[in-house]
Amino acid sequence: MADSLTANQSSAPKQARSKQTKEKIIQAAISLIQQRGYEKTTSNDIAAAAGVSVGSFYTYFQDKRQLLLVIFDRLADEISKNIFESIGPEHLFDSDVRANIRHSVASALDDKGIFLGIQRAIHEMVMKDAEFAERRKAIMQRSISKLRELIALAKKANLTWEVEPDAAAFIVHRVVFDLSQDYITGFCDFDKERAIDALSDMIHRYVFKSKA
Amino acid sequence: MADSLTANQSSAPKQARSKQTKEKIIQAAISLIQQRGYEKTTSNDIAAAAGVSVGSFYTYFQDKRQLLLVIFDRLADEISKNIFESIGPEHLFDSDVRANIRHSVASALDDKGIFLGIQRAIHEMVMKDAEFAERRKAIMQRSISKLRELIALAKKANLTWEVEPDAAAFIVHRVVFDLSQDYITGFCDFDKERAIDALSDMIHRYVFKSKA
Amino acid sequence: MADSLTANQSSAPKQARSKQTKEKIIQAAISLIQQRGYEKTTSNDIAAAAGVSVGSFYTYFQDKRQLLLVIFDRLADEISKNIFESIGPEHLFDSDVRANIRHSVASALDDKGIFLGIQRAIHEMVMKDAEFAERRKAIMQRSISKLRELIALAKKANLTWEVEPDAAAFIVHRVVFDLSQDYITGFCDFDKERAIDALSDMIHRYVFKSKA
Amino acid sequence: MADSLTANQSSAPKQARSKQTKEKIIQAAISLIQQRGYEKTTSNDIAAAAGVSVGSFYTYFQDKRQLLLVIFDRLADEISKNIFESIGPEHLFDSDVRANIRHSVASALDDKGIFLGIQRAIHEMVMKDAEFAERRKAIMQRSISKLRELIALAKKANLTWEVEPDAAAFIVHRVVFDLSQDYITGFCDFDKERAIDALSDMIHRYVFKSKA
DNA sequence: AATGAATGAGCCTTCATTCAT
DNA sequence: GATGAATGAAGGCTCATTCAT
Repeated sequence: MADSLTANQSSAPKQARSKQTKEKIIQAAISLIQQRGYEKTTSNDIAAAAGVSVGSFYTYFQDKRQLLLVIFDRLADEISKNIFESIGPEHLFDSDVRANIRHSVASALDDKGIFLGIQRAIHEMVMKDAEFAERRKAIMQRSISKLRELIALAKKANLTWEVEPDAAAFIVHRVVFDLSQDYITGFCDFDKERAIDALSDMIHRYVFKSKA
Repeated sequence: MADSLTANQSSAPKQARSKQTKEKIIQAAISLIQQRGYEKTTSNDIAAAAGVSVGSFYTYFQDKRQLLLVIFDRLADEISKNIFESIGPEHLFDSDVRANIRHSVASALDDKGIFLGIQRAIHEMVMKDAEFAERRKAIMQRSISKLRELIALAKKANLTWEVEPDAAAFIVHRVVFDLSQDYITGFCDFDKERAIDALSDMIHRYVFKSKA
Repeated sequence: MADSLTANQSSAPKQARSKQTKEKIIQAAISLIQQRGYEKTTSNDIAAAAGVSVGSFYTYFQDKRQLLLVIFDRLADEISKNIFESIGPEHLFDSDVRANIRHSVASALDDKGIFLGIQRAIHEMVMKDAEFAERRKAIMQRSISKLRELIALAKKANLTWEVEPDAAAFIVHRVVFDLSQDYITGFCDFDKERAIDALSDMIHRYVFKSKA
Repeated sequence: MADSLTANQSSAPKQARSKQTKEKIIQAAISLIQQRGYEKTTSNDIAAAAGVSVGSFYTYFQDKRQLLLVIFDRLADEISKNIFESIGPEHLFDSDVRANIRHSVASALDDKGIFLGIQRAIHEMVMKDAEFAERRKAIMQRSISKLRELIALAKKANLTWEVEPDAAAFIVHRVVFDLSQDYITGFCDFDKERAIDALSDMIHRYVFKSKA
């Protein structure tokens, strides 16, 4: 999928070598943005780190912003995958739904450290660039849709309180996604395990009727 | 209010004229940052919009960043006040706690539109500037403390599920604060009223035992 | 004499208080220029250090440059005094002329450390400001005149080699003055005592016939 | 010569065009600094005079200071060469040592007019910039060493008074170098030929025993 | 005389982007 | 396709000096 997005670029390189060059630039950019942040990474730096000329940089990418957009796309799926990867319809009727929720929440909050710098940069861009915001919104919608289906399913099986699947999906998604962001951006230092527990409880109690 | 906050500044101007100039600059800055965002607003622009010289700008503010810090401080209390202004110990034993929660959540998500652009800018800075992050953290801590006391009180009165007040306060705070940010930054377009309802339910069910 | 020079200033203050203010400014300037150098000392700094307003500064001094000019004048005599204070006509026929020369040279190279920073600043200005250069030249001429008289006297008494008093006075003066500058500006780190000895020998052998 | 010195620079441009641009900048800088002095010559001026953009200026030179450092290096050898070019061990035993000294002194005081302004600027920088001072000191040390050898040689041949070669070399060097500076900076207007005569006599009588 | 707020020309520097080779 | 020298608009900031009070 990352590839399909990459393929949208201006002039789809027909040569393997081109692809390699483009990839080198992307990797160099990821690495530099990771370390220094987006604003402090110059196109010249990226080109140099990739071992190509600035000219080449602009052969492959319209501009710096567009490069970040490519990187964004590449990460997007990974992010949305991670958030709810471990909770599918098949788990809804498990004996311990809460454990599944917890697992899902945990994986959403974990392991993003690798791309922390990039995410921070994207977050930055989302703040001030409509197109970035747009894309993030689209990604979000997909996640929410998945969630809505799950909740609707659970509701049908009479496992839930009276909930509006639309609103519930929205809220649950936001809540998980935002807390994930909070930790990614280093905004929070509250013990993560306890936060995961609390958030899982919150979601669980919000959606699911207590067994009792 | 503007005055009391202004008065907190390091070099409190002794002359009324100074105060006016400083205020003009602050207002111009707020207005411009509001429209264009922080990065796209230059010190020269601000000075021009305020009808003063660049020199004056630098008489009153070390630099652009410091000005935003001042604006941040000015907004800080307002923000933290709004979030939980309508929920105090006295409301815990009301017949309808949920209504109180809803009211509180609603006021947190509402009425910030005036400073939407500024908050966006501050958010931007929080991302990359340690001092901004620190201040926001401090403000957050105060809010969380208030929440913790409330929850602890409710727990003592046996109104709650088994909750850890620390973690619960943290999560509830984040959840409300983040959703508020989501709306401020224009990230969400889900119907606000329904979101407020859903969030209130979530918090209510998470903390309070159902009457039944 | 310093006073007479000071009195040349634009509006000779008639009030004692004025004089004091002016003096405070001069002292503050000397102290600051001493520490930071001329360029890095701003008029505002000087006014602040003197405990007066910038406005007052400009009441007493046309501009920053003019203030340095005043300071220059004030130091000028001291400098030229020191250089040849200990060699007068009365010493020419001493048994040990060389000792007198040495003493004179030594006092020229010594004890200027106090105003090192100022001298450095003046030196700077002399480099790029015609008026400073002019004044220094005038001061120099006075010193050279004194020297010429001494040498002419010695020549008449048949104590010297065949010398042209004009040229000899010029060269001797330059040689002493320049080495003094070299030490003031920290340009040299050769042992001062030995340098003084060497310079004294040089001058002595140049002008005076050996006793033998 | 220009080339060999240019080649010493950190990032030796690989392209002929680069070299040309760099050279254009250097020449423009020399010309402007010559006319206006260092402080009054801005990077923009230099770029404009060189017919290149400011950007190019900063491609080739870290900053204005660094450019002057490059120019300094380029002049350094020339300066130290000129001062004592015409006095070598082979001349010590000439019938007329004084004539050799005079020739040497004369060449030290002459012919620098071309770079008068630059030297003034360098002098300026030496006053306030440690790195400039250091370089000048190093150049000086080399010259002094050469002189010391000469004097030591003459002493061994019993041609001199009782002199300490170290101190004598130091003093002689300073005396010539400083007077050269005096003329370069336009500080002196005493007839140069007579000054050269006087200085030569002084050095000659200081070091060498009279034949008689 | 004193004040100090206000001025604004001018400086240095960065960096995304272009284009001749 | 690749190169990298060249561009130049734009930004942040300083400080000597003025002038209304």
